[in-house]
Amino acid sequence: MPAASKKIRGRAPVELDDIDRGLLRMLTENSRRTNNSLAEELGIAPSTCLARLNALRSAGVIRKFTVEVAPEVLGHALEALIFVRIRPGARHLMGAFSEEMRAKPGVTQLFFLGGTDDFLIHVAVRDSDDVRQFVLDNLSANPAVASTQTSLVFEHSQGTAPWL
Amino acid sequence: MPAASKKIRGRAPVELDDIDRGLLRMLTENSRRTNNSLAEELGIAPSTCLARLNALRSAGVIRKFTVEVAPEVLGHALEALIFVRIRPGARHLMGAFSEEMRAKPGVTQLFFLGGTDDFLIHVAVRDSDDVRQFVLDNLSANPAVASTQTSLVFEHSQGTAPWL
DNA sequence: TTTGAAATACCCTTAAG
DNA sequence: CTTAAGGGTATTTCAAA
Repeated sequence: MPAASKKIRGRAPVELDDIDRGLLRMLTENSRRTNNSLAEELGIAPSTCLARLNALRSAGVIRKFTVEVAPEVLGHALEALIFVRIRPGARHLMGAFSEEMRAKPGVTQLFFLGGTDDFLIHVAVRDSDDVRQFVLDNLSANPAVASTQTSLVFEHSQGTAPWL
Repeated sequence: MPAASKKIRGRAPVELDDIDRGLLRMLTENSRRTNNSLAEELGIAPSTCLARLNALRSAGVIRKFTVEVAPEVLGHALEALIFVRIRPGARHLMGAFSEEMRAKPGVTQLFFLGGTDDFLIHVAVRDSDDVRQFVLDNLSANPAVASTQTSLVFEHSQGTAPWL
């Protein structure tokens, strides 16, 4: 287990300066930019830039460099949110349920919610038939599930990161 | 407007082969890997690999290369989901409402939902006081909002991409 | 911490099979 | 799709400020 991924409960938040924020902003837009190009735009030396970048990585601020895929281009044109309520007598199965759902194809996000002990499943699938199929196969048939409520997503947008 | 970002409504989905999937899988884990390194692991020539990568970009499969930031390390330790119902008489304000919310600091995702004309706002903030503040300032005070319902997020995980 | 320079390593393009 | 090679660029290290 990398040190960076240890519990951070109660730990003082990492404070970013302008250079850190600039790095994150640029890498958020294009994580494949070269170190030299980043350094130039920031007005610092490439070696400094590299040091900053490595610092952000070891501090755990940067979890990973990744790629954003467009699901609709690959035929997953429909997103849906499925609210799931677990049966009161099946609360001990919630951990297993969570793991099970997370692995299902089409599931893009899974929220375990407080308050009324619910899950929210975010799926990206081909069409409404797929949603129905997903609910029937994975939820309605599951004895731990008390009820579900599905909403189609008309629009889904990312917010602007608050730390930039 | 790039050709790749045009409407794809009804367009035949892009079909991926093993090499494409391999590329996406590796880049999802680390988008800063060099082309040569990707090519080697895939067992193809670097030039071929680069061509594949560019093809995925122009096809719009790859939206962008980006970075995954850990909000909790920066002090945004609490996530919440806020369900918003818009007043029946204020449906014409939904577009504006959407834009307004998306720009608020702390908002990481915004879903515009069908069915019962609702929004779901996903926020990452410091603590529960911030959630309360967010709801009071941006939602309760908004005349277009009929009601809100907030759930704290105990766990939030990304699913495995179905196209890999 | 940051820098500059130097050495190494690597990448991109092109052309040809 | 591949190989091969050229010119060019990026990365990394390290001593010094």
